[in-house]
Amino acid sequence: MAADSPSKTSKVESFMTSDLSGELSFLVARMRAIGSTRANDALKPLELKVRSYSVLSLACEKVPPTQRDLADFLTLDPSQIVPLVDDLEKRGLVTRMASPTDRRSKVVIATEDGRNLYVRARRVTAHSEAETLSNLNEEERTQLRELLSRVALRPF
Amino acid sequence: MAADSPSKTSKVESFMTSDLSGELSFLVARMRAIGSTRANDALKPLELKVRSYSVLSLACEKVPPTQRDLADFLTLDPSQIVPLVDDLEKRGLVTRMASPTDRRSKVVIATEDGRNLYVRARRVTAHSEAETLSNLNEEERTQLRELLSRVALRPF
DNA sequence: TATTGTTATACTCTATAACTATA
DNA sequence: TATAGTTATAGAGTATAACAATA
Repeated sequence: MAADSPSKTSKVESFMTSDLSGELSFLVARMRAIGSTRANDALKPLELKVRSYSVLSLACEKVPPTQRDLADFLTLDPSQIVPLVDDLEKRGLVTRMASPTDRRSKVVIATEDGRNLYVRARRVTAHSEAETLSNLNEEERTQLRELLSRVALRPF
Repeated sequence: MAADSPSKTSKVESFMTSDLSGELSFLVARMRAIGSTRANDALKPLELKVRSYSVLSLACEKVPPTQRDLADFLTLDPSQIVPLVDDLEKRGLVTRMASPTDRRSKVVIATEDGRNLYVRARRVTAHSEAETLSNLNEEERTQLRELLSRVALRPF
């Protein structure tokens, strides 16, 4: 994004009191532009993006997800999950295991290499997140995460 | 997005306690998927999207923006602003005015029609936002907006 | 020289429909 | 008949470079 390389501080302040600045969809869009650009940059050395990192993270859970679970939880179409898992699988970070109970489903589960990479990646995203939230103190960060969870983390 | 038509409530809950659920980039991505899908749907009868609505909104401000201002504030590339303003201008909702002080710049200013449409659109987005935030009480909504502003509304 | 708006281009992301194999 | 994964494809969104006009 060419718009934000050299910190265009100037006019942003002029519109901080605009009607738009109070609107959720705008704030979330801007927050996402800031946060996911930073997170993707930080993850680049590990050859991960927020998307693939999210898949890897869920594949590390005790009860690993099916591809359908991944699609639902990440609010992606099932067809978008395929190339994400393909990539991680080619790199030996996850494997597709046929579900014992339903042979249509494939459970995506992290390998040992995948788990090791995840540990490193998690440190990276934590650091990137801390930078994004640098204006907020610890209590405010918790509060923001809690409020976002209440809104975003529910079936829709 | 096919993933969210019939409310896949099932496994979302299973992963609500996952590591990922605590991560900002994931929460923001999910929040945006929910909120901007809903806002875009709500704006569709007015033939607006969150993007074009945002441009129209800023064009209604007392001190209207140049295209460069729009790019900076909306975190879009200047080349993405062009077709957005083109569309609104063709529909008679905004006009490009050459800046008196800098003839390179074009100020984007809403017409009377544009202002009237904006008033209607603002009601629509307010209602859509209320639906998105239905889990939160009034105090929590203010709190969330305030925290998001502190993070998102700053030059980067 | 640097910046604004613009065009062109390539790339990623998103959405839809259809197919297969299972249930 | 319905669902999980997959493939293909078209559309929207994003990023980059280059150009003309102006500063």
